[in-house]
Amino acid sequence: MIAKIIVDVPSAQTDRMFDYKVPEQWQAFIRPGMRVIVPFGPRKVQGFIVELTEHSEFKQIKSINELQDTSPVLTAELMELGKWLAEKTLSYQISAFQVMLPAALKTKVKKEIRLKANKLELPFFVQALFTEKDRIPFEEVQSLAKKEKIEIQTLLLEGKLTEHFLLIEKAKQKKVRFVVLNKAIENIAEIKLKIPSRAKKQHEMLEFLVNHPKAIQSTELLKVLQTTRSTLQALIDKEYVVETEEEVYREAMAELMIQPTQPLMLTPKQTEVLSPIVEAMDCARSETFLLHGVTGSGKTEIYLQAIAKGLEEGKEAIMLVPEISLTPQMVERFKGRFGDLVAVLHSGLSAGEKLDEWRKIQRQEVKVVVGARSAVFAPFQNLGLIIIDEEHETSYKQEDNPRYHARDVAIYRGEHHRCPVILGSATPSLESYARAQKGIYTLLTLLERVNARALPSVEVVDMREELRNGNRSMFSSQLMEKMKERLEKKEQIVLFLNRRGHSTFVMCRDCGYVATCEHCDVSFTYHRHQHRLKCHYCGDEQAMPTTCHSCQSEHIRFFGSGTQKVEEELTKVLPEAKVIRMDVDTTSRKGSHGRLLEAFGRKEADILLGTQMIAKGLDFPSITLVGVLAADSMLHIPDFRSAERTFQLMEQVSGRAGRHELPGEVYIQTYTPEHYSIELVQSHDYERFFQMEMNNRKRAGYPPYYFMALVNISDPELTKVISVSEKIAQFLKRELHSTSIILGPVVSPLARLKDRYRYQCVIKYKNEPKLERTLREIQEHYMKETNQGSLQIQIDLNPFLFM
DNA sequence: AGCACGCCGACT
DNA sequence: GTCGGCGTGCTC
Ligand SMILES: [Zn+2]
Ligand SMILES: [Zn+2]
Repeated sequence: MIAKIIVDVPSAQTDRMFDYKVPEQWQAFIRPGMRVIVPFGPRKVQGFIVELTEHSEFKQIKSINELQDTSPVLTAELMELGKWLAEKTLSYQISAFQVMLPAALKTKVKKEIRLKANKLELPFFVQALFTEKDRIPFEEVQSLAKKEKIEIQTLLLEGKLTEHFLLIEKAKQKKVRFVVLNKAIENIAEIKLKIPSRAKKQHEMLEFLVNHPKAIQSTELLKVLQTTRSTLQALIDKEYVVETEEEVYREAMAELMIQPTQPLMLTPKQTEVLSPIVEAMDCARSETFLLHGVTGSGKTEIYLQAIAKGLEEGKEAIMLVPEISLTPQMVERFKGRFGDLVAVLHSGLSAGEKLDEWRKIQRQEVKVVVGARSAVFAPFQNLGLIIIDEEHETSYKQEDNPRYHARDVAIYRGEHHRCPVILGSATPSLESYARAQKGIYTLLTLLERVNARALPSVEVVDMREELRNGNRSMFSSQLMEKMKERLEKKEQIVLFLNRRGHSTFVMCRDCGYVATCEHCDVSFTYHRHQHRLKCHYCGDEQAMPTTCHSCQSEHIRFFGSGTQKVEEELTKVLPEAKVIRMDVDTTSRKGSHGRLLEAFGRKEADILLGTQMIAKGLDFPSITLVGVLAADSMLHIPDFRSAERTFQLMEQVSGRAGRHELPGEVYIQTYTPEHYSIELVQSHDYERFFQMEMNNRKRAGYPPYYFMALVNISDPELTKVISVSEKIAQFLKRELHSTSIILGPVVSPLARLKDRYRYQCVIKYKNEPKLERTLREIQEHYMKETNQGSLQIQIDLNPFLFM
């Protein structure tokens, strides 16, 4: 019996099947979709069985070493999907398979050499290798001289040394670290003398550990002492304290007594929307619905009832939610209705926990999965419904290989399972809405909130006017007045600041010099806790400079997301207001995001001030005022979707106000009040926005009128990049249809990354049957150089990020 | 991606 | 001669 296998070697040359013999003992139950370990040249690798046959063209077939599964981890459907995914995204098959599975299922194989003979009989250099141990990692052999390597080879043949392969399971059990004082230490006072007195934190920590002799969790210790790992590390290095690792049993997310809920009565409007979905489910029709429902229109209840309908028929459902919206409250709504039948997949889980949830689906113990993008690959076998909530969110597109969009995968799976797909949004993406208008998707609308509560009133404030009236502060007089009013009434306020630069940078106030990474063309990000500069792209870091590199001035300082400055001004103008600030600074610690929100929910503050991150999920009854401080900051980003993003964001932020009994008001401050993406938020007029924006896209030749593809070429050698990208552009122009537009090559907006220069070509096309083939040809043509050389060619179909 | 093999310049 | 650096090619 022969197995055709895709091996875990992501390279163009190995992106095909390899044949292996199936040992007798496994022939009865081996199946396609199972994982195996196979010999591959001089090493061993993991692989997936894609086919079982009796014949092979190949002469010298090796045997499978290990069968890792008793039942396939990839169903026949998912294997087909994987093939399709690799084709559509121009990526390797192995990468497509891996992206569909939890990372914990991945196995890497390490080679080690063991000593099997009397050490003294062996050459000195071998004795040295095995000092105080009888096994060494193979890399140590690799770094030896050539002659010595050959000697090792002979010793292996003679059996004096043996090769062993270790299977490294990716992310096993979750581990927690504990620290205690080193037991060997008898005289603490003596030690304390050895630590320099300026190391205050280390003294504090020692003191604490002396007073608390019981082992304490490392993270706990750091939190209590308000310090960082470096303090602890220093003490560990000096061997004054000992750190141990312990496995903890993974407990399912603290099930805090979730109240079971019953289906709610639907409004006539909701019923009208639900019925075609149910009908499609009944007829097993793979129809895609675009549910355009304003915030508070009861979309979630429709999802819940549609899922319930499927469950009655013994069908399963996938519910996709953007990562940031995947809050405990969200999960609670699904667990409240479906109890134990729900699995949850989100990034907060450890690799092991994700595997646990995934196994529940595989073993058919659950019927519903709620999760972020990758949950679209849930291994259900009898899907009745796939829902993508907030379908306009860009996080549904994976930004590294394979660059897939969850929406495309959902529709593919919907067709396979003959089940409907619901795309839900208050502000649908232009692409989806256009498809709905063309009749490719079925449009369903819910333009009223349940209980007919009014949408919040939105006021656009012209900041130019404010400036003319002599108001140079960041709060307009209207917003100021409204804030005072709310403070008196003890109602809550949300202030939203979306700045263009997402992070804090360091600039000289005298000459304007900005600290930038020397490997990438980006400015450094200032990290407050460590008082250091870090590059977001390559991870390089350095100390915060005290003087300007360019003019030696001492007036060099960091410029934050701006929230800090707003906070300062708030305390000046509204000293009585309690403010909670949420930005990268205050939420970088794990869990702090949730804690701050909870505190605001308990009304421990009057004003919540934050960046993008507070646009979603805030649902507190006493928020009655929302202020957007600078609406146009996003508008001027050079991205053809910036107007769409602005409108979506403004709508989303508006939705935070007046979600309950108290009516809400929104004030949007802007320097371009006449721009339609801001003006139309006032009337919450999506339809009109859509028309305007479609006109612009048509005029400029952007999606949805054109499809786009991005080819990014990078290399440490600038001349190489330029010549290759020019050749590629020419090739594209020659091969593709005359109606397709090839832009570039131009230098990428992120011109240099990790010491590599980056150029790009953008392809705009309407109908291009040769596209995938042509792009494949480019990949193959440069295969040698991308494989062994330093050249990289990245291809992104329907890109969201043009970098 | 690894890993081995083999060619070639530099040095004992 | 021999050592080690690196370019080239293969993996069922
Ligand atoms: Zn960098
Ligand atoms: Zn300067």
